[in-house]
Amino acid sequence: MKRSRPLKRKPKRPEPKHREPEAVDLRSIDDDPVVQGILTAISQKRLKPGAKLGEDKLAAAFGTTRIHIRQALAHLASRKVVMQIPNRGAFVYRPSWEEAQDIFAARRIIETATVAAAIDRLDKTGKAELKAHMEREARHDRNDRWASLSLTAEFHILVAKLAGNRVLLEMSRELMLRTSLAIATFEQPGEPDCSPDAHPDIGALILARDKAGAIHAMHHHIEEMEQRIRPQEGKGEVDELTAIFQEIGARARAAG
Amino acid sequence: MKRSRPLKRKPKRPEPKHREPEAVDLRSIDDDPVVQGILTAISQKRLKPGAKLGEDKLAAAFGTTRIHIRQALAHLASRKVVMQIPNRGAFVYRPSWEEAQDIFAARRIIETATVAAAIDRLDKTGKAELKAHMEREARHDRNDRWASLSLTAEFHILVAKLAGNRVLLEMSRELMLRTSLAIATFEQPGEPDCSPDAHPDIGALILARDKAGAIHAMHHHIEEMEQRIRPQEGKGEVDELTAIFQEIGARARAAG
DNA sequence: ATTGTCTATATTGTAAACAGTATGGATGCC
DNA sequence: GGCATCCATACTGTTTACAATATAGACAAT
Repeated sequence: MKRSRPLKRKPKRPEPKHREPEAVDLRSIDDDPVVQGILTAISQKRLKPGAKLGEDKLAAAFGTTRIHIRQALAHLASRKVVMQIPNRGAFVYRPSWEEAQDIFAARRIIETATVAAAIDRLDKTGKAELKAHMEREARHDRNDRWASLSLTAEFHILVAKLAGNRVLLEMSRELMLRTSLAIATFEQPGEPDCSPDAHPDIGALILARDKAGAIHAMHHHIEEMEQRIRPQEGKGEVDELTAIFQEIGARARAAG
Repeated sequence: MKRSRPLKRKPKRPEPKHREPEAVDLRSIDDDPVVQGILTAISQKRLKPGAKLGEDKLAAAFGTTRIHIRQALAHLASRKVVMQIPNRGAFVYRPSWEEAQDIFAARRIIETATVAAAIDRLDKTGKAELKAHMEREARHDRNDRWASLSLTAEFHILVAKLAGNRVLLEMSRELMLRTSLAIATFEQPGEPDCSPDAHPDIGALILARDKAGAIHAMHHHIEEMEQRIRPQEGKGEVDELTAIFQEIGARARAAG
C-alpha cells in the first residue's frame, strides 16, 4: 500500500543546515595498498630515485584503475616522496644535495627531542617493546638486505612512538622516508644505511634512562649516517615495476 | 612535399630506454590558487574547523572545474588541513585535544631549534629583514584582525627562513597552519593568537645574538599560546556514548 | 509529540572516452 | 656520418556522463 506521492515540495531547498561530521570512519589514504606498496618499495630501496612511475603500469601491477593510481601518486607527491612533472608523469623523488643535508639536520633536531621524551615517559610496556625490537634486530639474518632495511627503520619509528607525540611521529616517518631517498641518491655503493652497532647502544641508554647519553648517541648516529653520503650523483638502473610489486604483494600476503 | 609514409615499423616498440627527468619546470601544487585560497582563509580564520568544503561550491567560487578542486582538496587532506570523509565530502580539519597539545609540543621543539639556527647564521640581510618585519608589526593597524593574524604568522615563518633549512621551514609552515586550527577549535572567544609583546622581545634577542635568551623566550611564547586553549568541547556526547557502550561491552564479555 | 520509513534532491565517487603533449625512432638533406 | 625535421606511438591530463551514497524533509504510525 503505497502512499500518495508528496504533493508540495519546493523545487529548490533552502540552504541545508550544516551538520558537523562526527565519529565517522576515518580511513586515511595512507592505508591504501598502492601508497603502502610504493612506500615500502622505496624504503626497501627497490625503487630508486628517478624511477618512472607510469600510471598504466602501476594500475596493471596493482590490479586497479588509473584513477586510483593517480590519487595515490598525488598523495605521495604532496609528501615529497614522488615528483610529478606536467605531461611527463611521476618519478621517485630525488632530493638535491642541499635538501639531503637539511633532512639530516631536521632529523637530528627531532630525533634527539623524541629520544629525550621517550626516556621521560618510558614505562613497563615501552621497555618491553624496546627489548623485543632489539632482540629481533640482534638475531635477524644480515644477508636479507630487505629485512635489514625494514628493521633498522623500525627502530627509529619505535623511539618516536615511545615519545608519545603523534605529530612528531608523523614527521619522523616522513623524514625517514626522505632519508632513504637521500641516501639512495648520494650513497657510496655497498654501505649500509645505519652502522650496525648504533641501535643497541642507543637502546641500552634509553633503558638505563641516561638522557644526556642517549641524546648524544642519537645525534652522533645521525651524523654518522650523513657522513656516508657524498655530493656525487650516480644514476643507477631501474628495476621493472611489475616484478617489484608482485614480490612485495606476495610477501604481504604471506605475512598477513 | 610530403614524404612517403614509413613502411616498416614494429607494431610494438621495444621497451623505451629510461630517461631521467632533468631540470624541468618544478611548479608544485602548493602554488595552486585554490590551495592558497583555502590556506589563507584558514590562517585568517575565515574558514572554521568543521566547515564543509563542497566541491561544486568551491568550483563555482574559484571559477574552475570539480576535478581541479578535488586535486586541491586531496592535497590539503594529505597535509591534514582538511578531513575527507567517504561519500560525505571534505571539511576543514578539526584536531583532537591531544593532537592540539602534540602540535604545540612539536612547535616548541622545532622553533627553539630554528631560532638557535637563525642566530647562528644571522647576517646583514637577515638583520635587515627582521628589522623590517618588526617595524611592520609595530605600526600595523590593530583593528584589522585579518592583517594582524597574517603578520603574526609571518614572524614565525621569517625566523624559520632565517634558519636556512628548507625542510624545517616546510614543517614550521605546516605546524603553524595546524596551530591555527587547534586555536580556532579550542580557543576562548576573543583572545588573540599571540601575545602582542612577545615578537618584539624575541626579535630583539635574535638581533642581540642572545641564543639562550631567544630560545627561552620562544619556548615561553609558545607555552603561552598553548595555555590559552581549553579542552571544552560541544561534542563530548559522542565520546560519552562510545565510552558507555564500550564499558557495557566489556561487562558483557566478562559475564559471558 | 516522537519515532520510523520513504523519496527526491544534492553531492560525491568512478568509469570511459577524448584531447593534448612528449618521446624515439625514421627519414631526408647537407 | 651528422643534423634537423617529421610522425606514429604511448602516455598523461581533462571532460563527460553515469553510478552510488548520503541528506533532509514529508508522511505515517504509535
